[in-house]
Amino acid sequence: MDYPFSMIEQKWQQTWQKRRIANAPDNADKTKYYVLSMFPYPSGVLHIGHASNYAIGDAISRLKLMEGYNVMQPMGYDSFGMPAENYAITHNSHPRITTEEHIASMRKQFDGMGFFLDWEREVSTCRPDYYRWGQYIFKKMYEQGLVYRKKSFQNWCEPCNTVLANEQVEDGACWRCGSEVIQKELEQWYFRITKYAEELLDFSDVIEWPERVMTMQKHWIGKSEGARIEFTLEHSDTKIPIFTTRPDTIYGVTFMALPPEHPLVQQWLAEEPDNRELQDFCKKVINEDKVLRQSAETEKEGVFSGRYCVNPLNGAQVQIWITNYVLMDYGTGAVMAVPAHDQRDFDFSKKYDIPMKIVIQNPAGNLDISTMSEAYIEPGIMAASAHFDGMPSDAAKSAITEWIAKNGWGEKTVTYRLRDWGISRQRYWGNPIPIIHCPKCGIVLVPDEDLPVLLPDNVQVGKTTSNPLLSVPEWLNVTCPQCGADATRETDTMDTFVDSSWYYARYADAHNTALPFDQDKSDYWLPVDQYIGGIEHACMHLLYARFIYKFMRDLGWVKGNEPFLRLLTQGMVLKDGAKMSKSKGNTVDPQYIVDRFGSDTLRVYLLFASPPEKDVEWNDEALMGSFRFLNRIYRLIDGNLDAIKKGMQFEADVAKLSPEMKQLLFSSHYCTKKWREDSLQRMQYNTAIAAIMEHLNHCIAIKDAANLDDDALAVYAEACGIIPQLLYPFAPHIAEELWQMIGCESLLHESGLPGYEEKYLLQDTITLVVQVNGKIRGKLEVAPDTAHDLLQEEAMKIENVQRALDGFEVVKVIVVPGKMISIAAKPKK
RNA sequence: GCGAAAGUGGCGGAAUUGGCAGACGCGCUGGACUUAGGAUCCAGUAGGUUCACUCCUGUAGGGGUUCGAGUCCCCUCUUUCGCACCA
Repeated sequence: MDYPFSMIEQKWQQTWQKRRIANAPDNADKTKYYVLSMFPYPSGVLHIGHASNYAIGDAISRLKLMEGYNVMQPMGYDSFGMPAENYAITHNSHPRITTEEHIASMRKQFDGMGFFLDWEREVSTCRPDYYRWGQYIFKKMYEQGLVYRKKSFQNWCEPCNTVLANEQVEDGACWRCGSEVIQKELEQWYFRITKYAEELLDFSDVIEWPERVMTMQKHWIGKSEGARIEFTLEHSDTKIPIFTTRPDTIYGVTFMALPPEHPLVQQWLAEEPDNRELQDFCKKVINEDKVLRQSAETEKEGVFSGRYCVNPLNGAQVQIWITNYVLMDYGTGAVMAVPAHDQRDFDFSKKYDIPMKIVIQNPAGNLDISTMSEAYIEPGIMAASAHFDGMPSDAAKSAITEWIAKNGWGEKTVTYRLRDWGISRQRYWGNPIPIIHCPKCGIVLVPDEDLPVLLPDNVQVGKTTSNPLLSVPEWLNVTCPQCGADATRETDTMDTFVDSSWYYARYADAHNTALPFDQDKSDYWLPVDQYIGGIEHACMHLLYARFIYKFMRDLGWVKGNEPFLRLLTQGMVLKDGAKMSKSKGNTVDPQYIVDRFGSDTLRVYLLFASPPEKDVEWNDEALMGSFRFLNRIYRLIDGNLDAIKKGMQFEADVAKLSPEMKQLLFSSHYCTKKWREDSLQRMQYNTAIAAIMEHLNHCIAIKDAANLDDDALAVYAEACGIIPQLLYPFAPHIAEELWQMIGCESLLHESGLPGYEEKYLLQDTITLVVQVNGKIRGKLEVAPDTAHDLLQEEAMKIENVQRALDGFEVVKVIVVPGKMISIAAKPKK
């Protein structure tokens, strides 16, 4: 018979709810512990990845609960965004309706899992009581000078009259109508995240983040040091600033490379409408698929602009080329090209027959343009570089930069790969940007008392292809709050990453109607102690959230520098070695598993399969193993209730125990120790569960518990009695049930963490391994405190050791206390 | 191409600080039991060798350091992820 998991799980879910164990009070006497799992997009169904994420969060929460913390683990929904809008379009409905339906059905599935979640703090980003404060934060950022508008090129579909995300562009064509995607210059709203670039590189205030994630973020930010140098357009005062990390090569510049998007190029395009070569090239490059254009495989191309600029250091005339391999978004959007010492410039100048000039010699001194097949990018000795000749190129970097600064041609500078955060989306289902465009006053912020700018409901998504907000005149047309003139609302909505970059703070005070959150509450709850989510958010979400946290800190809203003190990036659940997805048809429905085997089985399976940060391979048969494990536990305790209850009244006299019962006593304490290390310190739940299984096997090995004497019974009762406590973080329902069955009246978390005593971990004898030249040749069973001399003597006596030493002479004997005796020997002469 | 991580039985994985490789689970093999179950219990399970004891081999491959290497160093291969002309 299977244990009655369904009855047990319902019973304890109701009890927990009644006892409000997951509803964390603000400002309790206890120390807080804030556990947060990334909130889901409400697709309508929990998938196995969610279950895995929340099983981990639940284990951590319940462990911290046992430890006595005031634990808060909230949950909510990341409910704005393109998927919800598209879902509504295909189902001919409204995203507000479908989203709320999805949330309701997900909530049911959440409840069936019995997760430790404080639902009284639920947030949903698409509800006005939440997005109102996103608008408020936008305004604060605007006031701090962290918001600006800038023209930039976006994927644009002309027939659909809409902007497309990179993922909506398939082979350069619109995913919906199939027509060619072009690049259109649009005014977009930006957050000045680059202002925090330097600080975002500093992780000294996080307690425990995966090294991997920090490395990825550092690379994403991409700090590089170099020089900003101004070249002058010939016969003009126009300066062309460039950024270079190789100022030591500046005497080797033979051309200047600009992208078609460069403002100067745009100006020339306007001045020379009849220059077909220039016009056609720029149009072609700008409209090229972004991904394709940025590929290293793409052939480097360019056209000569017919213009020259001047190298400030030597007055040399430099050709200006317009090319497809320079990025407008990085550095100053202009490159001084040094073909002899940069591979890309080398390739380009070979193709277009542009001169090269060697200004850094290799140590052999035999670099020659006529024989070079690739650029020389290593350091070397300066050559043909005026008074810097003969200097090592590394030293010349700073010498030349100083020379440039001294003469006012430029300066030492730092550039980041990180770009400002474009938050504009030309979509309906997002948080409206609280801006009004007035013909007289220009850009005007919506006053606080008019927040939130509500998304109008009378919109039919999918009926218009452009942003539906444009089709609601009663929403669009307003009077200017400053001058009363007729004005229009901003129709861009915010990137959903804005919503998710501060939600963790809203949970601290989810129902505040006067502020995003009250500072007393945020001071108590923030920062998040443990954050859990997928590695795919390593760069974007986690970086944005850190940025917004630092901004809120600067406003004095929150304390500390980091929103998430500990981060755990959990692995994916795979099936047949591949990511589960509907299109592959390899999904597993967690609800089905819960119905068949219970939430506890599913959790134990997910946690036992691998350490949390690694991927889990789904395996139906291994799932049965977890189910059997819980059944075995239930049978053990249910079948020996009388013995356990009786034994709990006794205290064991250790001296009177049989060797078998001594081992069981050892197992209880050893297992508890290992469980504490694995689950609390290492957060490696798979081995913590393995330790319970091992201990369970020892308990089951005692066959006739009813006939044990009182001392043995006491040991047996303890051994069985600790199992519910050990099980609680991983399979809480069955754990509570068993706890109650053995007569304990408290809820399990109130029992505290299970403890162990060192004295029971001492063994009479220990086993030492004896090695000869690294190979095991025998074992010694000795008292733990045996003297080293004696150990060596005993080891030498072992027959096998003798045999291995035959014809050898001992060079050295190493004793590793408690572990081994290693004999090093060499052949006799 | 650059960067990061990883590679251990038939499978998921363990080995925490350089110290008994394969804990625990799945699967498999043999046996017991029969309320015939998605059961339970017992024994076995890296490969080779041997009746057995033993011995040999073995953590992607090759080298190295060490009394001792899955773990540290160098080279190579493979896989996954991230980035993609970053001046």
